[in-house]
Formats: sequence, structure tokens, C-alpha cells
Amino acid sequence: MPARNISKSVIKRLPVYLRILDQLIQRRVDMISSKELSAESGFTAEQIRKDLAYFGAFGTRGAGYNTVYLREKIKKIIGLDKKIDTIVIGAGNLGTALTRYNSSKNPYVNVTAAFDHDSRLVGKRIDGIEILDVNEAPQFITENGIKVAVIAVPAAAAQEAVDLVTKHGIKAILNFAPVKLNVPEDVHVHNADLTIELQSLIYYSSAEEERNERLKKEIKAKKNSKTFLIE
Amino acid sequence: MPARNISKSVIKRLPVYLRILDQLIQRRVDMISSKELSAESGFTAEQIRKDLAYFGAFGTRGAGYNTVYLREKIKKIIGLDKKIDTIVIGAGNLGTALTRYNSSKNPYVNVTAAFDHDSRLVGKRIDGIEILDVNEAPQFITENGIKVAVIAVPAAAAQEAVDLVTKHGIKAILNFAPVKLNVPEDVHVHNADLTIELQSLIYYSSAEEERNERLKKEIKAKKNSKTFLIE
DNA sequence: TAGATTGTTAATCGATTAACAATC
DNA sequence: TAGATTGTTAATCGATTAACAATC
Repeated sequence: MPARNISKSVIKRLPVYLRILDQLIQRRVDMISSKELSAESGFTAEQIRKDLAYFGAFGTRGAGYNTVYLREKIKKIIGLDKKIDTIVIGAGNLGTALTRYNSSKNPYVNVTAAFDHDSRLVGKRIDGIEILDVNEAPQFITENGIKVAVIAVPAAAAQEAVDLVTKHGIKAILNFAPVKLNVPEDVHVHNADLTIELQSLIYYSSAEEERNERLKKEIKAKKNSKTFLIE
Repeated sequence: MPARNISKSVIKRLPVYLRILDQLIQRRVDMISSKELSAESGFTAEQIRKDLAYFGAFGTRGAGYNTVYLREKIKKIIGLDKKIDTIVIGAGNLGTALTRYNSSKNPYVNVTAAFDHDSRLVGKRIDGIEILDVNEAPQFITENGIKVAVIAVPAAAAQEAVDLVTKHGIKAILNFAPVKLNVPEDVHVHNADLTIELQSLIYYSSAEEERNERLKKEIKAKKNSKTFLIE
């Protein structure tokens, strides 16, 4: 696997392939073509073949890809060949939902603990996962070699939480707080700002009709002016 | 605003600018340069100026952008000049968290109702927002002219839920279910698959050290071979 | 006027699409 | 062998970056 400077867009598609392969294997499908993967994922067959080819030749010409084999390969590429231990910082509504969601729906991830500074939450459990005091996070991270953290604290508390955990070994952060986080160079941040997702979607729902109206008018205007010229 | 075929990447950045402007206005800052916006957002100043220029000339050369004026313009562009009514389908952990989160943290969105088919949930409230039976969704959507829905049901139930709501006027969907949704042409879907976000992040946390190791070795190998050639 | 910063055009970079030879 | 589908190279498309004239 000569993985070198693979683009973010490619990496974001790999887990989609993984999820589809999981489903196929469960349905006992053992071969799949890029064309069929395209139908399941919404990405083009060419793109899928190209994505996979960055990492090696995993298919069989004329036949397609073996689902089990390809899944193992993709797992290795992403780094999911063993379950990844994570922590969730913030045990409010969102943190609780994320803890539950990942421990039940994400087969490749282990949520080892949640953290909060609210003493009313500390000591409780979320589906069996302990809520610890944020101050215990450094020790917990070090002792358990945690590299990945989910940030689900309010915007105002996010930077402080991130400083704390990056100082003790966290290298990758999934950030749900609506702020730009400053992190050391070797730490990766993915922002998953839910309000932004919803707001940018609204552009397409509300603005579209009006945009279409405008466009139609413009086209009409153009046509008219042309007609005018011809006449 | 001659908004025509603006790319998705541009549209995704607009809500970020909006959020920053909100914060600036709250701090009573009334002018901001693209350079300063860059520091707050992480995008380059050139990109910010270009993004805004697609829609008009909102700044003052030599001075920057007036925060209040720019905010109004961006709100209009996205379609957030009036609060947008939305519904959340699925009142489980994630649906509940999303309902709460958007009604408390998203100043431009109104969550009007949540829906579930679990009779134990129907009739209850999430921070004052009613949970209705999914079967009531069509009537509710029509009567209230709802255009935007958040899907937070299990993967297996998602397509059915989406069919139901698109049939009655929903034009934009924020989908948290890990499936590819089939929708009519004029309906927009944004996928916010939380497991995928986390998994693609892991590529950077776990694979990186090994990748760097490999890279170092390769560079070393190259150097050696060069030295060899020279000698 | 001098300094600063926008708005816009041109150049570069990167990602996607198309095409097809390789090969099962 | 014939048909199918991969893996790879070339062409296109789109987005970002750089540069700078316009102008407050």
C-alpha cells in the first residue's frame, strides 16, 4: 500500500465503501463490480476504481471485487483493522447521543469513556460507559493510549478542552463545537458543525425557487432581446 | 445578487462567515477585513473575498466589510432572512439531541415538531417541542408549509420516512441515517453520517505514523541510491 | 496624498471524467 | 475464445491561489 498524499476526498469515501461492503457481506454477496458499488454509494464507477487503485489492485478483471477481501484491505488502509478506542468530551445531550450512537452503530470504534465537568453527571453511565470528570482525562488518555477524541462541549469550553487533551496524546479530533480550534500541527481536526450543515442546506431549499425564477426571467429577457435584434 | 451555479464549496462556507459575523456583532465590532475573517475562519482572505464577490460587492476598499451589512447580505443569500421552519423525523437519542441542539443553538432555524412511530414517545415533548406520530407528518408538513426535514431514524426506516415526507412537500433533507437515500430530482439531500466522519478521521490518526515511517524510509532509500550513483 | 484593502482577472493546482488497453 | 470489468493514462473540468488594478 504505497499510500502517499492521498486526497481528503478519497479518504472520505473509503468509509462509505466499507459500510456498503459490511451490508453486502451480511447479505452473503461475495463479488461486487464497481458499477454495482456505484449504484449503492452514489459515486461513479470510475471514481471508485480510481480511489481503490491508489492503494493497490484489489479486483479481478472481468469479475469485480471480492467483498470480504476488499473489506479487509479498506479496513487496513483506514486503520480500522483493530477497534479504535475513543473518548467523548462533553456528556450533555449531544455528547450522550454521540456516545450511544457510536457504541451501538459504529462497529469499528470503541467509546471507552465520556467526560464532563458537571459533578451531577460524573459517576453516571451512558449505556454502561462511565462519565468521568474532565480533570481525569489526561491520566485516562495516557494510561489507555487514546488517540481519538470527540468534542461535544459548548463552543465557549471547546478550546480549553482541546488544549487539555492534545497535551496528553490526542492526535485526532471530531469537533462538534461551532468554533475554529487551534491545535498543534500534528493533530487533525474534522469539523462536524451541525448548524452549518443545516444552514447550507437551506440555501438549496429556499433560495432555489427564487433563483430559478430569476434564471427563467433572464433567459426570457435574452430571448426577447434576440428576437428584437432579429426583427 | 446574480447567484448562478455557485459551487457547493462556496455555499458551505457562507454559514461559517455568518456565525463569525454573529460573534463579531455581539462583540460590537463593526468593520472586519478579509484578513481578519481569515484568521477567525481558517479560510484564506483571497477565498473569502472571492466567495463574497460571487454575490456582489459588499465591502469598502481600504476599509473592509461592515459586519452588520455583510451579515444581512449573507442571510439573504442563504435564505435565512426569516427563521426557517424544520421538522425532525426520529425522536430517539440522536433525534432528541438534534431537536434540542437546533432549537437552542441555531438562531436561524425553528424546530416546529419531532416525529416518531413509537407510541411511547408520541405525545411527549422535547424542550417544549411536541413529538407527533409519523403518520401525522404529511398533514403537518402541508399545513405549515415545511420545506426542510432532519432525518434521524435508523438506517432501515430512513427510505420509507423520506418517501413519506418528500411526497408532501419536503425539498431539503439533512440525513443522519447511514444509507444512500433515493429522492425526487428537486429534493436536496445532505448526508451527515457521523460514523463516517469519525472513521475517515482515524485514517489520519492511526495510519499517519506508519505512513511517515514509510516515507522516511523511501526518502532514505532514494538518497542512498543517489549517493551510490555519484560514487 | 499615502496606505490599506477590496474586487477581479489570470495562473496554478487538484480532482473528476472519459477512454481504453490489459486481462480474468 | 468472447464478454466483462479492472487498472491506468490522458483530457477535462472546477476550485484555489496569486497578482494587481481599482478605489476608499
